[in-house]
Amino acid sequence: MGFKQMMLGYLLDSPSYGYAIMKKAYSDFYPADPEVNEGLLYSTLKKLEAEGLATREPGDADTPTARRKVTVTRAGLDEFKAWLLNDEESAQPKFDFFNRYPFLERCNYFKYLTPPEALGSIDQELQNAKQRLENYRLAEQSMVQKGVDRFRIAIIRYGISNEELRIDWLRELKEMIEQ
Amino acid sequence: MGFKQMMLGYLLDSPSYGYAIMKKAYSDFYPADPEVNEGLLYSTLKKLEAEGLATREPGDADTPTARRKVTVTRAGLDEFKAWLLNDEESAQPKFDFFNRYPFLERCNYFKYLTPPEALGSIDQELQNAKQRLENYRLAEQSMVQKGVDRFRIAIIRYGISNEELRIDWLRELKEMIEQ
DNA sequence: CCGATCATGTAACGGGTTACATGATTTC
DNA sequence: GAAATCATGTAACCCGTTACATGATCGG
Repeated sequence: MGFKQMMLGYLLDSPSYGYAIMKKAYSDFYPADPEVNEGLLYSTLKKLEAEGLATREPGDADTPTARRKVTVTRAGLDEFKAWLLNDEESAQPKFDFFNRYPFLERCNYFKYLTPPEALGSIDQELQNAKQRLENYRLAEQSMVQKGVDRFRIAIIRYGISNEELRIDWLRELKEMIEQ
Repeated sequence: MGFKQMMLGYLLDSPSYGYAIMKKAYSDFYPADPEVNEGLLYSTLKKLEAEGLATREPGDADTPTARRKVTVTRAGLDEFKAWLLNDEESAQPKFDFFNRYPFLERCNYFKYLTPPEALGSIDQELQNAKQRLENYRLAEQSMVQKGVDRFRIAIIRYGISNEELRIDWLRELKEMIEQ
């Protein structure tokens, strides 16, 4: 999830303006420290505009610091939905428990999908998770055989528990939708 | 964990040369696709050398593609150990289950720490984890009260389970060392 | 009125990716 | 001997961070 997707997500919830999006994004996802990252903020807004994914109220030379409301276009919504339905990032096979869990970032906006679309995404992710679990179990076996350092064995076991947790959670998520 | 740390870690296991480190790094942590990222590889090696963290066999104009063995210096080991003992990244308070789990990246090299050092690191991480769990539980309560979208409630509940799993695992890790 | 925060913006930098070039070594 | 892979390197680019500048607005 790039900041671009995060921004589109917030703007779909309600049209807003740069500063407010950034404040909310940081308070939701990050510790309080930096709060507003202007460099990223305004370069991303420029890009969204250039790609036709969002429109901004025109700036005014007389009032250079006035709020400029940003609205997502139809093309912006289409691109966002394409991202929601795309599981490329989640499908990465190796040692994914070291890394962030990209499925959550998409799931956070599943309200923009129809129930069948959401169920489809969850099923894909379930398949990915089962595949990862299988890989980790094989990795653990070969690591134990090779006599790998005990900390590394402990880590792969964490990975296995983590993947089991994800699978349970994904199943509950399916039940939630089906009811 | 930057590529710098990853590289120091591999080189401490055994001195090697650029191409081999990269191959191993990608096969351990990433999917097979790119395999060798020359841009990052050689710029990082240059930097390690410039900072006095590693030395390389001199290059030879006659044999420009000969292997150049890289060895970590004492300063390199010191910097690596400082990174192992530093829990800044892990201490971030918010929605950390969206993100990768930096503690694992350090734990992967805990064999370079003494048992008391490792126990200290694990205890710090346990405190961090308990704090995060508390934060997530409060967040969940307020989200339920506010009537937030059910997918987001589900996500924060995943975060809670995930943190509980981490706490259990950290406790087992302590027991492993203590015996 | 003064300081803090709001709100816009620019510029320099850093880590990492992608793409390319070149020559050596291995494999068929 | 041709093709694939090994092994070194450079250059352009992208996303995100840090730092700074400017003016408006709001609370004490």
